[in-house]
Amino acid sequence: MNQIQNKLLESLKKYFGFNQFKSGQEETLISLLSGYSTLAILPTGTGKSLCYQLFGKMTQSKVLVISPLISLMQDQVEQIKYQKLGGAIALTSNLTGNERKYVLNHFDQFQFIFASPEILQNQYLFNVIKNAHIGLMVVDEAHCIAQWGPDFRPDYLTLGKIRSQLGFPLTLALTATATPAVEREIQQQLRFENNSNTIRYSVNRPNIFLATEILDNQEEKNRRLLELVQQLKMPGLIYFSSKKVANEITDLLDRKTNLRAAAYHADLSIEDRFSIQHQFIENKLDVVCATSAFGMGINKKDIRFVLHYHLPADLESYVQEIGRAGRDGAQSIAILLYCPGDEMIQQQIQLNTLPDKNEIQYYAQHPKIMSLTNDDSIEILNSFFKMGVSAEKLVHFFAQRKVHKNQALLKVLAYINTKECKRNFILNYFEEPDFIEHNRNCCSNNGEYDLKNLSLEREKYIKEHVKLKEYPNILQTLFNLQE
DNA sequence: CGGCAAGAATTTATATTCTTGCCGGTGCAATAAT
Repeated sequence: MNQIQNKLLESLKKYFGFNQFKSGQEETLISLLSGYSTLAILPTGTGKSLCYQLFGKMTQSKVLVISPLISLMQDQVEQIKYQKLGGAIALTSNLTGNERKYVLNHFDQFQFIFASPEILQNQYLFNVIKNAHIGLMVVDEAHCIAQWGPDFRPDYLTLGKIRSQLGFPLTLALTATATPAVEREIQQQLRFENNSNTIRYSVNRPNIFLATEILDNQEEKNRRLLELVQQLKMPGLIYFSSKKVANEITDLLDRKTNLRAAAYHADLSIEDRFSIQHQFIENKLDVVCATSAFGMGINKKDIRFVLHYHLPADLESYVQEIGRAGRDGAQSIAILLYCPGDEMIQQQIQLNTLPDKNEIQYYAQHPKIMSLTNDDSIEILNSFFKMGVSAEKLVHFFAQRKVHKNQALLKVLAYINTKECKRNFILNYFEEPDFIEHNRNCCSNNGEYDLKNLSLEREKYIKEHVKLKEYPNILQTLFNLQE
């Protein structure tokens, strides 16, 4: 064992220049090097990508990384090139036809291949990957399998088949948040062998104070929000389940405070999204009013608060979203603002995405009409029909999914209403034991909710005009990465 | 769904009640139109 550890440290030093591993990295590598497929549930900021990069270098094998976002792939490619680890390429729709042709014809030049589940459906491209020997298959942000597969990006449910077509390569699934139920779902979907390993670290983040507040109505909520952002230490993040409301509150903050705020959601152009992200990272913005579009791949260490103006869809999402605060370890705070009726938005979103029995049976008989509609749930339905799933099975599947999602939402309400320690409530949801050291910096139940105590000395901010198109050159570089 | 805001109706002039309309997230790939 010591020999392996020495070898690992040696390689870590050689390729990355580090003298020691962060928690979880070494265990993950040992598990992989011993030949076991591994699910690693490691907190954000522990350097999950180092695990597969180092494995690739030590074993000199080709690594296929399945990633949910093009921007994540591009960040990784950039980082690998910067570290001079080897050839890396993101196979995405951003490549021109010629670029794609070049890459596929010179496939042995690339050691690290990044791809979305969708692009792997392309038979020609997939064959090239299949014929190259994949030494390690990585599923980054593996919770997407459970979170997005069933009703948003169904190609996430083909990863098991893809793995089998690749001849069941050694596989590493990576995520920061997974309940034991999601853990099992990931293992099943990826068709993990019985001897696979799970390396699990706690989702607890002791430096994030957990608070919920119940307000009577929207007006009260706005009043309280303004009050809070005048006191809280910047920078911070406010989450919404509506793009429109995110815009409105951004306007409100512009009018009523001297904070530099911007909205971030899927209606923005890719340029504006990039620009806002980078201004936030460089502290040129104090607050981002975001929908769930904002988060993955954001590596900002000093976010001091994460506020929820609307309910998250489930506690997994909540933990992911508040987990963006306090990555530097400094005291931070998560506040969930609730007023009665807020759950309607989430419930309606559920109804919009999950087709009901009548819809399924109707469209099973009228496939032509289906291809003309633009409805979210119908689009999903269509892709399941294309996969050859029967209407009968789908009725059952979506009925179950609806129950499951509704229960998950009820858990969020229970979190708001609990009289117990909120940290323990979340830990219990993840089937972890209670956190013993409950102190006044823990949560808004039986701890004091004293904002002044949470290191909130405010700096003076000078309001500047926010330039959305400030980063065209960086953007240019980003999109011309592939040669 | 169900709460809320805007506008209309009622009534006879400043305010109340009724009706109507609106809302509601996440991305990939690939294609069509410039």
